[in-house]
Amino acid sequence: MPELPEVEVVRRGLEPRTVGRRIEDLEVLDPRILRRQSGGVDRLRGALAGTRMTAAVRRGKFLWWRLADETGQDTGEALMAHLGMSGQLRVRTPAEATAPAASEGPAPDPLRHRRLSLHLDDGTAIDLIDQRIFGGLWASPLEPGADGAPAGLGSPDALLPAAAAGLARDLLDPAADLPAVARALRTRRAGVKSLLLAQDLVSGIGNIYADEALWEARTRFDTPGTALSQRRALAILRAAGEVMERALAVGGTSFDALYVDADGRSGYFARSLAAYGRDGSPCTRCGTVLRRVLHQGRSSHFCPRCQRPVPRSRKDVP
DNA sequence: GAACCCCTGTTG
DNA sequence: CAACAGGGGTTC
Repeated sequence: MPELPEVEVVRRGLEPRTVGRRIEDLEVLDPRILRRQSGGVDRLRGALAGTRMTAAVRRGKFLWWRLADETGQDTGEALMAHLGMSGQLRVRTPAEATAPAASEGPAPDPLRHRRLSLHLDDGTAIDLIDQRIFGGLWASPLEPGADGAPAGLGSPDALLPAAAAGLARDLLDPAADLPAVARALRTRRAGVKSLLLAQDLVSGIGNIYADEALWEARTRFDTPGTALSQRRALAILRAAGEVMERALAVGGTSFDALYVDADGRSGYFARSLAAYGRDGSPCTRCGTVLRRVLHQGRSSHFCPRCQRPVPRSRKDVP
């Protein structure tokens, strides 16, 4: 499940069902899901042996669990998870765990792409289901964060996994400094959409919400960061934060059964999208037919009237 | 900073 | 068949 609102929906679903639980076993059905784990399954098993989950944290699209040993001491490593393009983390109760596997009928088996499961001491399983295997699970050592603020939503302190060291704070993070992010955006020459998608300035924005934010702020995807005023850069960031908050409030954006929460439920935000996937339909603001173009290998949806290219004459310097 | 790769599946 | 899909890491 891709962008920040969808991942936060998953975190909130996992938190009450995993924090306080002990990890009894790691079941790996497809080792490719451990691509980011050095040492593979053996190393991960070692890191998880006898541990208890003490927090479920998210920064941007990265999730992690804090781990403590039998004595309650932090192990110094976090259990990282990323959902990639098609990943789901779902809780399976003991009743479901023993339920008949193949249900007849047209509905495809939701466990068809199960790659890995964590078996917890209360009998539940956390399944990592991932059709394309761009996601993964791995252990990462905790390091001190750059500032003293909590490392992410759900974090008890500033300790940050090394795997998330280069990851900026996201727009749902109270410690995010928007004016500073806006200033940083304006020092880069790349198109503003690429900058929103790069996770080192601000994290958690993906293709859907980048298009939505730029539509909202009436800015074209290929406007160079250096061509943005501070006011405009801030407006884009605020729009991105607001659209993601609205999506989160209704359970995130889902187009199909691939994007669901920890209980397998879909969100409702797709019906509220103004730009993404609406090419060929009229702009809800001005009625002009929205367009879709390929920008750096990904689709960009925009209104050719509301979102004009920056005038060539305007100075392109910081 | 952009191309290419990692994968599997659906759709035109 | 080719094009495309919400991610990001590595490579020129």
